[in-house]
Amino acid sequence: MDAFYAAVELLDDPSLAGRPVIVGGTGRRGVVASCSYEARAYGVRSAMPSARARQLCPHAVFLAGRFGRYSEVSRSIHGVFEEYTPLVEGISLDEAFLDVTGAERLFGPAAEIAVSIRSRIRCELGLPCSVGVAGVKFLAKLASEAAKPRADLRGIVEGPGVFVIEPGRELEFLRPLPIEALWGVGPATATRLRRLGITTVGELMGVPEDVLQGAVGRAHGTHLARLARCIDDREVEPNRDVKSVSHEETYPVDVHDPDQLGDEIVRMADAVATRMRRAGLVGRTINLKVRYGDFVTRTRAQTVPEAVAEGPAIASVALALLAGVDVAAGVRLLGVGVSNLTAADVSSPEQLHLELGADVAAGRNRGRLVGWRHAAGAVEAVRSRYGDDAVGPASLLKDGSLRIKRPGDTQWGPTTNETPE
DNA sequence: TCTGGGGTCCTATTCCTA
DNA sequence: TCTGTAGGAATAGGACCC
Repeated sequence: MDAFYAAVELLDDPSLAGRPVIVGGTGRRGVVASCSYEARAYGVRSAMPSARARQLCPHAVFLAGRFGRYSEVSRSIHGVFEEYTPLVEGISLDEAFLDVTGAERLFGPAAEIAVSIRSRIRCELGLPCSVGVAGVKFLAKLASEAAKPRADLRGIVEGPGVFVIEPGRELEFLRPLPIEALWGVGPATATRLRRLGITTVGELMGVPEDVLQGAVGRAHGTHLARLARCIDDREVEPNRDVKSVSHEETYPVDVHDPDQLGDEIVRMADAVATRMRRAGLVGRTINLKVRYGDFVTRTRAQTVPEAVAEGPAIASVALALLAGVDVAAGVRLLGVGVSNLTAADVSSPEQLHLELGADVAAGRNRGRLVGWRHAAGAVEAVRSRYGDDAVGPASLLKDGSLRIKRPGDTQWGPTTNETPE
């Protein structure tokens, strides 16, 4: 999708048409999530600090973003995709790979399917999109980039909308591209490659694999050597397993109070647990992430004997991990996550019991403590009927209302410049 | 310029155990 | 029983993606 979040805002408010629109965190520490091509013409880009975007384009319309709405539109888009093929691999809300090899008999060649999908999304959903067609995944991604409009300080240039890389012409397409165009080449890898005198994919093609491995690591080197030669045998995977679930938040002002951080852990653990239960997942490794004011980031993890998906159990481990981290310098960002996931065993709901603190870590006292899974189920039932704010950990009760964290609440950084309390 | 949130994957190191 | 070692799991950090 082209400038997806901004395009959805424009769809819901046509008065924004033709104006620079910037969606993202509106506070001092926020970043740009998406912006219209009118804003890009001023040099605004996604992931840019909002403050910088404001300097570049002060007259832009700044919007905080509505994650739920974008998810809803995303589902409609996927609905269109799935009318062509069941082999749809979503990369994000606004991007997906489609394997249409089996659909060509019904709908015509891939290039025609691309035109058809683009036109249907435009007509039925009112949103602009660009489609890349190629024989392998990473090339299709690059083709879609080539299909998009471009905007820089000279103005906006429309893209072709659909860009096809014909079989046999792959290397010709790849050769002039900068190395940063390849998936997996970010600033760090690009710097290392440039030290070897490599700036384009064409130059990368001529470098032996072992030299690349020496420069960027074994797996990464092999991967890049293959991509440069257009070797990519990754399949389109429609149902990829989720590997981790996490919540993290940057505060408008660094937090120094350990008690406040403790409350935040409980709140995030509750949010993670809720999402895990709704996804039917349990996990064994609890992860804590702390970022200080100077951007130095510490992570701590602990693997417990039995998989959990209950807020109090996740919180107790995360609190123990937090106790081992020095927070005196002030915390800019705090995060709680669970990995090492497996599907919850619905056939034996009795297997899990709440085990607090050291007991969780050591796997002690199984069965002695209250069955929190039952409590979690009750919480879920109340929330589905009365909303997420209807029930939650007592420690999150402030001024008569609960501060429950929902996905997308602070998706792109704080929306204020004030402290959370 | 001053850097979000939710992820995945890779690498190096450490620790435990056979 | 002690010691050295190899391998695996856990842990920490970093790079990258949208």
